[in-house]
Order: sequence, then structure tokens, then C-alpha cells
Amino acid sequence: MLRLSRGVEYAMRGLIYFVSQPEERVIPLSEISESECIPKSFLVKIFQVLLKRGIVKSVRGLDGGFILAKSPRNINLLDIIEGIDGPLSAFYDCHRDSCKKEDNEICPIHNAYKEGIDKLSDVLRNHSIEEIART
Amino acid sequence: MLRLSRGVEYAMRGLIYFVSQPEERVIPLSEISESECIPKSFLVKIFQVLLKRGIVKSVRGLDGGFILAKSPRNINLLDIIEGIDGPLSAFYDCHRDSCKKEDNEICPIHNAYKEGIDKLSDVLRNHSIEEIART
DNA sequence: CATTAAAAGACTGAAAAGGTCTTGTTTATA
DNA sequence: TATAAACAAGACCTTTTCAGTCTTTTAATG
Repeated sequence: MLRLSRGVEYAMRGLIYFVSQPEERVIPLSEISESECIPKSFLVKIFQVLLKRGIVKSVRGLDGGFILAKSPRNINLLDIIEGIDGPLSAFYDCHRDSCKKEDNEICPIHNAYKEGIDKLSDVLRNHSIEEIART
Repeated sequence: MLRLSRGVEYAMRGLIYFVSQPEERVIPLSEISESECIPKSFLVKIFQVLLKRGIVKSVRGLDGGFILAKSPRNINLLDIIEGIDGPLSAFYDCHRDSCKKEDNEICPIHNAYKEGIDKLSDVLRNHSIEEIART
């Protein structure tokens, strides 16, 4: 219900791999897959999402691969989590109305939960993958 | 991955039902089930968990039912969420070691996530069922 | 002793998560 | 220009979790 999904974890480990390289270069997923013990085909799927999100750029063809689309200082954990699993805000919408349709506004239960999720978002937004990689 | 489960939502609505009564009394789950449009047998299961957690007390037999075990001011959202779905801390343990077993300590990714979850916990702990019911 | 309600836990169906497979397309280079 | 390495896209499959049901048992009360 609240755990970091495998997809997100793999995405982060994949991105950290770029940061931890001595120099910037195009890296094929086969390399990351082997080094990080992440199933190749799953990693491919994840990076295709990161590509659409503008977090990485792809280079096709022989000697192709991926490269970070922006500075690792500007890639934060929230970007990655929401990129892979969708917006956190999707998780405090209320089911109650399916039964009682009086009001459309968010119910007090989910409102309190929203407050917590917002705090969580703040924390995640304030950690870049560069910072994580350094730690 | 991050949403409030049905079980938790039903638990909260069930508990709020007690708070919103004019006077304190033993309430059978059949009444809450009907009033709140919650499947009876599911609600039963949820209240058995709340019972074990010391949040409600049960009264068996004819005219039996449940009653809050403590003041609604002292029942917070975190109690309920963790009571039903298990401790939030379970959601930042790392899978990485299944591949690389060098270290046992929490990895930087999950460490950052833990910081966020701790903030979320704080917020949830600071909202009581009584407060939610009043809102 | 019939009725009503909780207690306990096995069981089931549906949905989501995690992962694989297949069939392309692109492109450097031998 | 054929080939091999790599991304692109999406169908497909398997496992786990979630949500909910069913059955049997225990207990209280009129």
C-alpha cells in the first residue's frame, strides 16, 4: 500500500549508475542490467517511461544507449516515483461517493491523508539523485 | 502503491460512526454495515483486527456489538492504518541485497524514502478520529 | 433453547505488480 | 550493404495482493 515499487527502485538504481560513472557517456541498458542485477527487459520498459518523462535521452543503433537528459542535481525522487507509478495525488481520492453521492468534495479522512502525502512529496522533491548517489 | 486501502477506509468510517452517535452505546456491525454501505462480512473482519489492536471492545451475544475501547481523541489515523495494513516501516526495506549482499544497512534510496514516510507518519499521528468526525 | 451477534479462518475472484517475449526500427562499422 | 547491437512498442504471462464471501463455532439473553 505504501512501498516503493520495484519499477521505481530499478529506475533509481539505473539513474544512479549514470551519476557514479567517472565521465558522462552513453550507456547501453545491457551494461546497467548486468551490473545492477536488474532484468534487462524490465529495465528497458522502465527507461522508455523515463525517456517520455524527459529524464533521459536515448541514442539508437550500434553503440547506442541512454544518457541523462538533465543535470542529476535537477532529477529528484518525486520526479522518478511519479514518472513511473503516476502522481501521488491519485491516492487520496475517496470511494465513499459510490454509495452516498451528496457531495463531491474530498472527505475529511482523505483530506487528512492528503496532508500527509503532501509532506511526503516535499521530502522526496528535496532529494536529488545526485545527492543520493553521493551518499 | 500509496493509496489508502479499502480496509482502512472502512475502518475509519466505522469508527467515525461511533463518534457521531448522540450517546455512547454498543453498536452491532449490521447497523454500521447498512448505514455506511460497507459489506458486512468484510467489516466483521476489519473489526476483529481493530479488536486485537485494542481500538474497540466487543460484546457478544444478543444485543452485542462493538464499542470504542478508548476516547476517540486518543485514536489516531496512524493507529488505524498500521493496525489494518501493518507498519509503514515495512515499506522502506531494500531489495538490493538479494543481488549484492555486501552490506545490511538501509540504502540511500530507501533512506530518503524513510524520511518522507516518517513525515507522513507524524501527520497521521496528529489527526484523531474525533477530529476527523467533527470536520 | 431459539435467536442474535461476535470469533476465527478457509476460500475465491479480480486486479495490480512484476516480468517476459516478439516483432519491429535505427545506425555504426566491418 | 549485411550485420550486430541497441532502442521502441506492445502483447502476453505469472505471481501476489486486495477485496470480499462463506462456514462453523462460541457466547449472551429473553
